[in-house]
Amino acid sequence: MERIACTNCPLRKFSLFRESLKEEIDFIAAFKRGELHVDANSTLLHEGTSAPHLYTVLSGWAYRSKTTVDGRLQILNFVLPGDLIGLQTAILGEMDHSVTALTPMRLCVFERKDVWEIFKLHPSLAFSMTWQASKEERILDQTLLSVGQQTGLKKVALLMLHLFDRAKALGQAKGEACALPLTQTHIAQALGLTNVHVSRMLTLLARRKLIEFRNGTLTLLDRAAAEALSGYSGSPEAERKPIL
Amino acid sequence: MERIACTNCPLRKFSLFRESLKEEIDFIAAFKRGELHVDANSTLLHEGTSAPHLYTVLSGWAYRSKTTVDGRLQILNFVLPGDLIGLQTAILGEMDHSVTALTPMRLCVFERKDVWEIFKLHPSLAFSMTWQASKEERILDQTLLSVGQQTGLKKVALLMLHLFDRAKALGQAKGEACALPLTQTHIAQALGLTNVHVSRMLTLLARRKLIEFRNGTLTLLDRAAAEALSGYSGSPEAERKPIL
DNA sequence: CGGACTGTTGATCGGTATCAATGCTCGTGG
DNA sequence: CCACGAGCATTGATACCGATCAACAGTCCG
Repeated sequence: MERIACTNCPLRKFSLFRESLKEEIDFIAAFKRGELHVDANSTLLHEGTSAPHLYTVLSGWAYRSKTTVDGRLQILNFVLPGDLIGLQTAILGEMDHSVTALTPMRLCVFERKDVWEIFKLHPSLAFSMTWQASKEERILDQTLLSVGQQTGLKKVALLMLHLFDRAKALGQAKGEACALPLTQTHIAQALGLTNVHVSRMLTLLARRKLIEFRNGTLTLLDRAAAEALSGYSGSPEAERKPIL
Repeated sequence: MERIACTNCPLRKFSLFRESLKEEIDFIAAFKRGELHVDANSTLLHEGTSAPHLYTVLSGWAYRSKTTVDGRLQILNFVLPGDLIGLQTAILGEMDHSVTALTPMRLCVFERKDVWEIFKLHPSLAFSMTWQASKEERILDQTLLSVGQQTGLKKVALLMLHLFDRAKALGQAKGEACALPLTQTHIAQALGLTNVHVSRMLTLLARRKLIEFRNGTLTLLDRAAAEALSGYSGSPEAERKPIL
């Protein structure tokens, strides 16, 4: 497959480098080291190692995860197109989580040591990176609230609504439905539940005609009711407003 | 109380601006808008509002929190001296969490609109800010792992070890003991448990001679055993290593 | 056809929540 | 100085959510 030129970056209309100036684009292009293609289920970055690269997701889904000493997996966050992977590592040194592909992915590759150059030479890009990091932290905050306080049914509903909105913001939804490349086990690992219980909660949500998730397709049957049940406050996927 | 000059910042020897050059210090001083003193239990920043300031904690403890629709409180993170408050807000616009003081606090006040200036004029400070944000995200990751996967006893032990290490890194520990300005209810709200259950777990930890927390004083009676029980992997409070 | 992975359903067990009562400390006002 | 109430911690009894264990069905793929 041929490499995509930054000038034609398919993400432009959605996210990170949204209203980039031509000058900025050239600058980014100069730092792009290549393109990485990985298969579904492969792990890009391993907990405990130190990677020399960071990536921007061009297409495909992934998740960040950590494992406990007794081997259980916690999914921290889902990674979608436009997201930046590896900033923590680039800045702090060592990975403390893994990143695993859920689907085949294409990623832009940058080098860790260039991060400093970016901060020095192109503050607006540095700002964009920090913006991304803040957005991710905000998602983590929401997740923690959900995992800490809610009952299983609410957690599942909340996650489904959240993922639907993220997919929709990327143009991946058709009406009230979208594709989620997840198994019920992934959902369980993200919420701190067992796959068994997730199964029960999903059938319950379907029986109540709120949310249906079958064969990799998520459908919001009654969004209003689902929001009411879960207490979801749809953060309408904040657009970047540079201070500038 | 008289205002502290940046040149004599008591935090220098610990954190954020660790090896700042004189030039940097002058730069920071130019941005310092004042000093804020707040009482214990007052809320600095309110969820849902938009604040024009960000703060660096000079002294005192606080916590970040969110509330569910049904009124339950989740503590996301504890805030200690050297931490930056309000970066998310400054960058994303609106607060989605509150910050509440646990003790009397002194804070350095900066203005939100100056953040962009910092990125433009002093990349190494911008980098420091992003470094802080990454560190915080890493703590959130750990918390999520703990809240999601562990049993109550482990969660409590984990949090106690974590807070002890953070306090120690700030020179607030004497031997194997340190002061924690928390109630058991705070611990419960941070871990997604009830105060009743936290009480039981703490007495259990004390009876097993692992960890004791009484009258605001935390003592590690048997650190090795506590680590083994909880699976704590002491991240030895990473020092900032600038890429530079 | 057979195995691997995923999802479903049932039975049982355990960890925490919930509800409730009591004790303790401390600050306040009579 | 004592009485009182507020906030915090402890302890017990009970209920329930979700984990665990287990069996089985559907799908995909070699």
